[in-house]
Amino acid sequence: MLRFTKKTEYALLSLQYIAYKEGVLVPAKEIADSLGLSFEIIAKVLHLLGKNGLIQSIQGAQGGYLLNKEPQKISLSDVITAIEGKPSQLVECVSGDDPDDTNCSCTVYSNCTIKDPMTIIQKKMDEMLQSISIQDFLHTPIYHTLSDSTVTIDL
Amino acid sequence: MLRFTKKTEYALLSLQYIAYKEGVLVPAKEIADSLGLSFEIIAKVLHLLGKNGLIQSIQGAQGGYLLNKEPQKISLSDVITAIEGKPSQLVECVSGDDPDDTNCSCTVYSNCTIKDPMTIIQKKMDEMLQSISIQDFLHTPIYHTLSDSTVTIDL
DNA sequence: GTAATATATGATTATAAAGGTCTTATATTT
DNA sequence: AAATATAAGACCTTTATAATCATATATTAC
Repeated sequence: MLRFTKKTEYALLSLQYIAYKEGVLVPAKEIADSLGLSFEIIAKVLHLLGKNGLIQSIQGAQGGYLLNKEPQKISLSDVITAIEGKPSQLVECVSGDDPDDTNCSCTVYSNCTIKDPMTIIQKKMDEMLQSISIQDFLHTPIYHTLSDSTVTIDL
Repeated sequence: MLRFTKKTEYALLSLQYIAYKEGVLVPAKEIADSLGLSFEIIAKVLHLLGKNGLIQSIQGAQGGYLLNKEPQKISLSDVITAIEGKPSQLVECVSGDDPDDTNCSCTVYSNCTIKDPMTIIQKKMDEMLQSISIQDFLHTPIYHTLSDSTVTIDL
């Protein structure tokens, strides 16, 4: 249906949150509470982001997460790949790592007639996803950290 | 997961097939057979394309379908909208017809912090989907109609 | 007018993906 | 040792997708 999964959405919200905290260790629970989501789901998302090098995780008391790269170096494409386990694929047979179709289980054609145009569309899509970064998620609204509490100020 | 549905894929294959036949009435059964898919699923897809004005349907014996516009005037965006019943929406709350969020059931924020960037991404996506047409699906491989049978010639 | 051909459409079922919870293990700090 | 926090897999529920089945309607050809 050409829609981001909730996990990807939560990943973007989490990365946005962590980015605003700039270098401060942010525990999963704080993010979950802030977003009104369950701790478990956010922990899982953060774990995936950590495993794929987008954020750094510090275990133990006073631990938490922080960005592992600058916001402008974390692309939407990186986030999707981290969360879904593989890059976006508009159709099954369009995958960069499988040029010979061996994974293509579509029985439609022995030689698929939409593969070539689909490959071009996929490429356009990839370029778009790579051109967007977490930096692009950092402007509205602005988070201000006041003493111990985080508030949101609408513009 | 950011993937086209099978129905959309079948719609593109069907439109491609019909476009190659240029003006000849093509019955659903012929397309289904050619693609190795069930008649029912192709009939349903064609019906949706017809209902949305992308193809014209002629009922009765010797009936069938033909394009209702030139291939370059049928965009990928049109096809998705016809098949899914609404335009592509990367996230639930990004919809052109609902600027005030009233349909947004996400409980994350009363004032969602990713809505604005998502709207921009959605717009980029829409532009891309609108820039691609059935014409872009018409070059490899080439169909040649020889006497009564349709054969595919690989390039 | 009726048989044949073809689309129109809703109901139903099966499978897969997504979304979320629960549980236990591991690491670190105080 | 207690508290805090991440790691990770098992499990369950819901939703979306995919496909089939069944029936109705329209048109043509004879």
